[in-house]
Amino acid sequence: MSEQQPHLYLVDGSSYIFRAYHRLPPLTNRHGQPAGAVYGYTTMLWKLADSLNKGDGPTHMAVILDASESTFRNELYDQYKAHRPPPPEDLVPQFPLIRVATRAFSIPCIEEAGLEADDIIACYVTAAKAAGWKVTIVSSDKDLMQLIEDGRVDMLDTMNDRRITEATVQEKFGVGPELVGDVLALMGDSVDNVPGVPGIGPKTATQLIQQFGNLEKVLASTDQISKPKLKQNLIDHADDARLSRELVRLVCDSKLPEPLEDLALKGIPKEPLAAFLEDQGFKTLLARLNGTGATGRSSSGGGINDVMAATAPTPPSEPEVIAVDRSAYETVTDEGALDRWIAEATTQGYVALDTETDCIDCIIAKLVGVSLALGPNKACYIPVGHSGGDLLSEAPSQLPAQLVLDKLRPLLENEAVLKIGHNLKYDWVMFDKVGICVAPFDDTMLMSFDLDAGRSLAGHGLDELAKQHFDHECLAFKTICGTGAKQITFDKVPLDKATEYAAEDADITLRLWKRLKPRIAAEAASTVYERVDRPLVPVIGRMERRGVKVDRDYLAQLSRDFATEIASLEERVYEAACGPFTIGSPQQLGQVLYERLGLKGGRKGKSGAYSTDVNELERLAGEGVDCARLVLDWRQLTKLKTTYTDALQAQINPETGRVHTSFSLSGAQTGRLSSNDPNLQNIPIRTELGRKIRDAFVAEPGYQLLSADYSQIELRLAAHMADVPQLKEAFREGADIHNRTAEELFGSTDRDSRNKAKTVNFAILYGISSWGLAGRLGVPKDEGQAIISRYFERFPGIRNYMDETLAFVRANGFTRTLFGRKTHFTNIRSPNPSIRGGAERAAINAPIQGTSADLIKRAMARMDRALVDAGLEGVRMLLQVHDELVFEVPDGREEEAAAVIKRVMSDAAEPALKLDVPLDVEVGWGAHWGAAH
DNA sequence: TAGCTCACG
DNA sequence: GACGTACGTGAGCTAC
Repeated sequence: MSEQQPHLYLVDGSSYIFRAYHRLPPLTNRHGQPAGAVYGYTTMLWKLADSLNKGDGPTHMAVILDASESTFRNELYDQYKAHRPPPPEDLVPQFPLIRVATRAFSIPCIEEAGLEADDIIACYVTAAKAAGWKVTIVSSDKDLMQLIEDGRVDMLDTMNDRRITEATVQEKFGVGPELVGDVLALMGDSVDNVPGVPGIGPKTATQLIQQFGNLEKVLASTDQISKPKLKQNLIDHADDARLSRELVRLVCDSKLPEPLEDLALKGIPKEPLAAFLEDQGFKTLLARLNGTGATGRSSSGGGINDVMAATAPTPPSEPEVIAVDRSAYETVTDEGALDRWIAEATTQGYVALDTETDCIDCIIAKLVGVSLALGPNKACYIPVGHSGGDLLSEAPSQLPAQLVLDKLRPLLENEAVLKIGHNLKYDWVMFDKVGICVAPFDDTMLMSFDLDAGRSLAGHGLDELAKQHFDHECLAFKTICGTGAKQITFDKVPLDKATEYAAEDADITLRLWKRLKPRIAAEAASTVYERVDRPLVPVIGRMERRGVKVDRDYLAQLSRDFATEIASLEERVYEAACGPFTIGSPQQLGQVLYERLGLKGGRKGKSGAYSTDVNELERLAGEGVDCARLVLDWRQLTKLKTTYTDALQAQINPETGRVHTSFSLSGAQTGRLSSNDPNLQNIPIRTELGRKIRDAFVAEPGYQLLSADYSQIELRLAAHMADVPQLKEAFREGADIHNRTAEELFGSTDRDSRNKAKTVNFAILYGISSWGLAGRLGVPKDEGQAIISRYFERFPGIRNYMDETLAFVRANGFTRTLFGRKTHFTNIRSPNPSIRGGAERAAINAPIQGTSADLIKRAMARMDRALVDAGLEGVRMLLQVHDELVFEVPDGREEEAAAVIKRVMSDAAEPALKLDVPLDVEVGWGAHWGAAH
């Protein structure tokens, strides 16, 4: 042979990573993400690719992956792989990295919808054999053993460097590769849920096939089987065995996704591999690539140690409790001490930090000091912006701010040092303002939120967590800075007091991290923490810094208009009420309506006061009570004026001319963001008058405001999660969902039916009750009950979803979203039916609302990269309103931006999840927010 | 500071 | 049989 025979290596990527995961320690990469399996995979791939043309090494190579959950096998048997447990939480984020790693080696990564990796491998084996090539399948999957053929096809188990040949198959199954499928069909497979025949395991299966020759002969020879139980099982489950035979049969005649020739291996090009290794922090491998590291076979062991050293070590699971000793903290005021702390932090590989400023609003705050912590009671405070306590005293001696920042920068940006903060978004913005990008980082507030959302009634503030986890009372800000009119800013605090306060925060943060970090993986919170919430910190930080432009003059004019109208309404209210009173006082209003005017039907709340909410006033107005109608109008206008047109003007930052809200990542139990100072998530839209306020939110000259919102996202998720075929179909067809519900419920889609159906649909999302629904629909409660019964009858999936969700939360105390986010419900077993009922309704809603929140967060985390990749770096994400994202887009780039934004939002579930419903996104733009809808 | 009311999804 | 609530937020106002 003048030319070498081609030798194709087919790597079964999916199966490899599972095994690597279980056999390697739980390493983390430079970003603090789990990466043990990726590391194992990388070294394996390297070793294979490196043996190009050596001995029995590859000339061609491809990695084969599973593309989709569902294949033709599910058509054949709907229970196929139905009971497979979800992969471990800290493995999930490693799946996408497999593709990245493979691409880094410039090796094709092949996957095909509807086919499992095993089938694609079988197709390539068939084609390669036909071309006269040799094939090695890199896997140890028993199903693939059917393909082995000595001299042409073998398998390689890289975990123990073992070649699998016909002899190995004979040893394992007692039959040749061509009969492996028959043996598998009899024994079944509990992992893939292939039924097989009950009572038959590997031993019996082999023995039967050996005795009778093949599966069909076994099934035809039951009369010769003496054991009565076995005989009966074979007769009863003959069809299961035949079904199983089809399930384990590999497809080998499908079209190749990539032609054989394209799989030629060309050695290992240095790029992009170097970039990948660098990114992951696989330093030994990187050194090896650069020809400076350990050679050859020692790389595996050395590499693992190296990964450990390059990243923060996993903290001990039971951190020792050491009493907080504030006198141990150090005030750093000279360069030598600062250098010492930075050097030690760099060596240690992790450091907790906290910034002190003169203002709670990080957008306008000035840096006053930075604290660092390296261990319990081992913490320091570096003042940089303290002034004297009053006009007469001088500023204390401290290092210049610029010097400290210059020295801190290498540490804060060092990819090998993990920065740990509590509510790190604040610190991230503070450093971003001076051009320092803090990374990598952990945020103990987010960790606490992702572990314990709903567990404690209050939030996830540091002081509170210190009390909860360490029974420690932090020095309160109040005792340092005072309160009310006498409150001073932190820069006025004497250094000794400031050190105690600031260093304690860093100290507690580090202690908290040591306690929470091990729980993240152990309690299956790593996917949400690492893939959803943590990546959002810089994304939100940038949005807050950008702010949104608000037209002050326009708002001022609106305020004046409203004021005139309010004054006129006031007069008319007094007239109708036979005398002046404080309209804004519900108490006085109640007395006026039900006592002075003697109106009937006053409903009293639990405090004994008359209810004067919008429902009551609407009712009275409907009965022709002018006063009620006037008060309603008055309320709407005063609300708009005080909460929006007046307050918003005061919120405009004089330097930027824009309004900078603060988004809270841990504010809402369900995983939603919340917005405050000011809240930009409740700007009016529902009434025409209110909508005018939206017009005050404008784009910078040369830009347009673009709004993209998910259409009916919660109902879509409910249709998917509760598996309601009619609703899923309606969404796939783009039909009007409320009409479709109306048809099912009332057999008609007239206006009234549609409105009722809409109310019912929302009632479902919020945890339905017949009383609540009846009240809201304004029908007798037995009719409400009838509608609900009808709903459950037409959509049985809904009832199952509710039953299952409630059973789960009662058993576990928490619910989970599709992405695994937990929300705890401490009241779910309350003996008080009202409290318990509330918890139940919230628990039914949480997975839906929470999954929607996860989805838009995933889209946000990917958005900037997608825009940059599309050459749209001028597009800026400004606001999030639960199912809507608002952007500022350069004039003329609207269409392009809309396409990218739409795609990122619609695909937000993938690749982690395949939804049964499309996620439609509606996009609009204009000079102001009001015109973008 | 609590409770009411109301703006949003 | 009685519940008298739709789920999740934040903010401004009045009255205590």
